[in-house]
Amino acid sequence: MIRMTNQRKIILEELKKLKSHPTADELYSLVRKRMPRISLGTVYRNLDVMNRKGLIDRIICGNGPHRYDGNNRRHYHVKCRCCGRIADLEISDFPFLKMLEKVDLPAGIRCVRIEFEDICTNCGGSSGEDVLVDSNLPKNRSDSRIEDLE
Amino acid sequence: MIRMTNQRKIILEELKKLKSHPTADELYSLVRKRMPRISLGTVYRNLDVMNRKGLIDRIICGNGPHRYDGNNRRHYHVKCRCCGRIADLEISDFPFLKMLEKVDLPAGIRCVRIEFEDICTNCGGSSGEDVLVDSNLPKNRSDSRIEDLE
DNA sequence: CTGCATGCAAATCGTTTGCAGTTGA
DNA sequence: TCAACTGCAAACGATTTGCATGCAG
Repeated sequence: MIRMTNQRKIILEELKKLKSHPTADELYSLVRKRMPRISLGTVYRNLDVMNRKGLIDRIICGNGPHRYDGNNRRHYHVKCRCCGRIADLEISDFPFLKMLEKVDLPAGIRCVRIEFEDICTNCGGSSGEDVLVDSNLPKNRSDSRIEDLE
Repeated sequence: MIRMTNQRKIILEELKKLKSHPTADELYSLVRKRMPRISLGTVYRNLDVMNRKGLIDRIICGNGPHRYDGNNRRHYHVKCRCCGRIADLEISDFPFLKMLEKVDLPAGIRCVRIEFEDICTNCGGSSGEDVLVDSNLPKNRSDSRIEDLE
């Protein structure tokens, strides 16, 4: 059904090799080591096809480039607010998550997109503070930007 | 503290006039009617500043351009999966939302970003079906794309 | 007066697309 | 065989930026 070209195979292999969630461009760099003449366009096209076929998953980041995940197991992600990098969510049994499994959404909403955020150690996150729920318009709570103005 | 230039004032006024959630470009068109020589760059710069200052809110859409909201009242949004347009969430007392008010996030997560989705009537949504929770990696549930391949 | 804000245009970034040649089922 | 795929390069849409000038405090 899905035609396994050499480039597609290599892209998939490289992605599955990783525990991280690379951008198209990061993956491009990796793949080029094994297949120097591959084009970035081909990487984008293949990531798109494989995402639609369900072989991999595109993670749509708030801003910044999309990221990709070759892991088939159902799991959640935590995104670094600062650098946009994504890690698998290790904790998996806190109340909020349990609740998600049995959400009852009213008519007029067909999906809730959930994105957990933190600041990774690389970016200087202390972790565990400033806990908040941000629904894209949380007045009187902190904004999703880290840097302060002036 | 925040310098109220003419362009800033007009941008803010036009945004607050709306019940919808325009993109920078849509707002630019509106503002230009009152101030024809304003530049798109100025609109972007001012939206950014006012967002950081908390005068307005930037709504980061999955993909597609950012949208802006001049409404100060705390509220939630529903995004159309198809056209990306955003509406205020009218229903406000279903269990999921109540739960959000008192979420207890474990250390290592400082924010949950919530984005409700539907397909607007304009785009042909029937509404109320296909209810799902999509955490950016929902295996065996429908993908966020509408169109099918081939 | 002074520094932040502006208009303008060019630049950037991530991603998509047109095209002519290639390849895997 | 032949549609699907490729490399390449140009196009794209959204946003940002450099610069010389303008204006609010």
